[in-house]
Amino acid sequence: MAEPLSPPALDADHLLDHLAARGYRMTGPRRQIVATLVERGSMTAQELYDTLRQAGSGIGRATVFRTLELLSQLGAVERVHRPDGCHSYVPARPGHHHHLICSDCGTVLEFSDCQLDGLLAGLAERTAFRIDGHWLEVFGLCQDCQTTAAGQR
Amino acid sequence: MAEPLSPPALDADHLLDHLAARGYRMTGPRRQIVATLVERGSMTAQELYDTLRQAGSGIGRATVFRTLELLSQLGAVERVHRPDGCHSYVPARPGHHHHLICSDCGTVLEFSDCQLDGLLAGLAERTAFRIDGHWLEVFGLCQDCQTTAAGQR
DNA sequence: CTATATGCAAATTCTTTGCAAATCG
DNA sequence: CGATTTGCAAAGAATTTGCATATAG
Repeated sequence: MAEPLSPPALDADHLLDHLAARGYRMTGPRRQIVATLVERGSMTAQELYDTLRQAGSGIGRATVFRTLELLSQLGAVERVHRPDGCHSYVPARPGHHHHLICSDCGTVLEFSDCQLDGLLAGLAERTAFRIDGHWLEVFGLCQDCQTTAAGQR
Repeated sequence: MAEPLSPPALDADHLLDHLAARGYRMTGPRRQIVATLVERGSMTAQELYDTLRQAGSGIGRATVFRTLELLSQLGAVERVHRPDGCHSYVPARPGHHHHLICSDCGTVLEFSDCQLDGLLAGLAERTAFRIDGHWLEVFGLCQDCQTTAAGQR
């Protein structure tokens, strides 16, 4: 029943391929954004901006937002939503999948066997909705953060 | 397999009971917000503000946000997220459930049989995460909006 | 009465836009 | 070179905060 779990990122180069594949340019800021995102696993636009600036990059806020939007459209990254309402971005793998997110450190794992087909078919039948998509995110604490949290008390 | 589907709202009075139950005051603005939300099914904070102002209410923006936050904490309303990133609020029923949302008109239906227990248990085992919660939203077009959309073309 | 709740206006935070300058191919 | 991309600064949303006033209980 279980499919293999994998860290969401392949590598930065693989994500950057999406740009070349559609004729977009390979620029310094885009490399920086992708590299940082792959390294961290998941970040908000603001975190990305702050991190890069602190690392000495001269990147602008607008570029961060524009690049994240472009990469989302290309399917290279995905937006995930936290219950508190903040939007993070994670490197994307191809195909249908969902995220298991550590509420503490932001680590993201992907899984693809959401087992919802039966449920969705039943819903469609009962409600007469035409179901176009769904959105599943699972929250918890990763092993490291469980240990850390325990140690803090 | 299918449990009954229900419109998310009971009635305004029932939702307002959450306030009394915890010692909060029953005020005009709170009544207006709850009544409007029950009537419409789902609205953003801004839509709520605009609607009430147009209806002649002297309510302030801050009150709308503060009230929605309070009602969320009390479990009287819930925040739902749209794929476009906007936050709406819906009257809440007790217990575990998820939402089926019409992407067009915003109609919200609830369902409670998410059938994810097996999946979550498997994930916990494979990942060593301590799983605390999950979040499932289903998007589609309700019957009315399917008809309307078809008619427009 | 008195603590709670409100409305307003200003302050924040988050995101987008306009545009001249920089840069990838 | 020439079109795309960038950084900046300013504009716009969305949301929060401070505080004097209004009001539920």
